[in-house]
Amino acid sequence: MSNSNKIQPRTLKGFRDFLPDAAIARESLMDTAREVYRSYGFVPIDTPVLEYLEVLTGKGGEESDKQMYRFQDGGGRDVGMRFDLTVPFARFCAQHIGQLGTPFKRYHIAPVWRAENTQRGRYREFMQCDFDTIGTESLNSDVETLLVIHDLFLALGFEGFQIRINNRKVLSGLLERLGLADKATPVLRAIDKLDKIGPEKVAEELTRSAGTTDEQNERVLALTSLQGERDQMLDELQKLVAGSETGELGVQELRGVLQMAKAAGVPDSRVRLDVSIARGLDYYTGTIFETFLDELPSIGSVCSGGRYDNLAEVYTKQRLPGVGASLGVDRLLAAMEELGRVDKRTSIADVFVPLFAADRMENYLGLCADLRKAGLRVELYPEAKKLGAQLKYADRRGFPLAVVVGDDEWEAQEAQIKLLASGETRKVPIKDLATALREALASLPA
RNA sequence: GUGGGUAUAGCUCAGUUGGUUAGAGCGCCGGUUUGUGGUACCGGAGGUCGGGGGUUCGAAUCCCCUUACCCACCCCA
Repeated sequence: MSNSNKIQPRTLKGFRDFLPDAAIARESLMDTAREVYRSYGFVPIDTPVLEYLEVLTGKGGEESDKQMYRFQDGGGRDVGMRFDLTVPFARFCAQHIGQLGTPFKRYHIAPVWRAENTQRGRYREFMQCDFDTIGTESLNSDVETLLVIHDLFLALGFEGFQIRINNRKVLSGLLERLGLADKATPVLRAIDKLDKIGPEKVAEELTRSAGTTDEQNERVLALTSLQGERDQMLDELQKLVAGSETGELGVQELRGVLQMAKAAGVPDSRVRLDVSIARGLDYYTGTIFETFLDELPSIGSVCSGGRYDNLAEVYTKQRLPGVGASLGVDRLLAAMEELGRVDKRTSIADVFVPLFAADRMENYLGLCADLRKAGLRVELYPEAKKLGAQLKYADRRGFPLAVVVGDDEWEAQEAQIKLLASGETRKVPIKDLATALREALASLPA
C-alpha cells in the first residue's frame, strides 16, 4: 500500500492522546486525589458513560444541554454522554440511596464530555475528580469540603493557591430584597464576570440581560465589590442583606465555615471571602468554592463546587441536600505543564536492571522476581546490548536506580547499586539487595 | 456557535520581492576498540512544507476551501 492510501492518523478536536510522560503525570495526580478523598472516608463509585438523554438534559442549565454529546443508539434510544459527574450522581442517588443510607460520601474519578470550543486547559474530553457528601445539611460538611480541597492542593505540592468562598444565600437574599429573585441566573452570571470586566461593564450587562435599574445595579455592586478584612466584610454584608432571612442565614453560614476552617488550621491566606464568585451552574444554593493557583490565575478555577439543596429532585421525592467539589484534572495538568511542574519521567519503575551477562538470563529473571516480591518496581532490559547503551536508556527514562550485576558480581553474589542522578555506586550482597534498594529510594530527593 | 491568529523534521523555529537537490538547534539512531549513562567529537536516519483545489513556465511563499491548534466572546474543570 502506498503512503497516499493510508488513513491519516489523527484525533478529534478537543480529544487527546496521552504519551507516557503525560499519562504518568495524570495518573499520579489522580492517585493523590484518591488518597486524599479516602483519608476523609469518601468511597469510590462509578456510573455509565451513556445515560438516557432525559436523565441528563435540563439539569445544568441551557448551556450544558447545548454542549452535550447526544445520539440515538442502535435500538433507537435517545442517549447522551455525561457532561459532568454531578448529574449522573443525582440519578445514582435517586436510584440507590435507600441501600446506601445517609449521609453518603463518595468520590468519582472519570472522564466527561462537552462539545464546546477548545482553549488552553479546555478540552472536549476531560477528567474530573468529584467528591460529594450527600444527605446532610450540616455546615460541618461544607467545612470538610473546604478542608479536602486544601489538603488536596498541599498533597499535589502546591503552596500558593487560594480557595475563594462565597454563599449563594447572600446573593439570593440581596436579590430578594431588590425584587430580582426571578432574575437570579442572569444576575449571577453577570456578577461572576466582575473580576474580569469590571463594575461598569457588569452594570451594563445587568441592565441588558436582567433589565435592572441603576439603583439595583448599585446595590448589587456594593455587595459584590466588598473587599478588605474578613470580619469587616462580614459585618458589611450583614448590613446589606439585613431584613432578608435568606441573606442573613447566608452570612451566618459564611461566618461559620470560615471560623471552623481557621480552627482546623487552614491559613487565612489560602481562603478568601469573595462575594463576586457566583458559579454559573444553577443547582448551587449555599456555600460555593473556586480554587485558583497563585502562579497562574488566568487558567481559571481548577477545583470548584458548592452546596445544593436538593440534588435529585427531578428523579425522586426524597430530598437530598449535599455539598461537594470537582477537581479539574486536565486543566490543572495544563497549568502544571505551563509552570514546568510536570515530571518528565517516562518510566514508572524504580529499578533498572541491565541484561549484562547475556548467558545468565535465568539469574536475572530470578533476581527481578525476588525484587518484585519485595515490593519494588523493576524493569529488566530485554537485550544484551552494550552496558553503556542500556544505561543510557535508563537515564533517558528517568530511572532513579540501576542494579548492575555482571559475571564478576554473580560469582561473588554481589550487586552494584547505581544512583543514576549522581553516578555514585555501591556494592551490596545480593541477599540484602531489596533492603538496600528501598533505603536508597527512600533517601532520594522527592 | 461568532470573530482574529497560526500550521515547515519527533520538539522549538529559520526560509529573503514565488525561482534549481527546503535549513538550524535540540531530540533520536550509530560510532569514538571489547564491564558503566547524562558532557565532548564524528557520522546517520527523518519533511510530497497540515490536507484538498486554484493562479503561474515555476508555489513552503499568492488565492479559495477544509482540518487542527492558540487568543477573545460565550461558558466552564
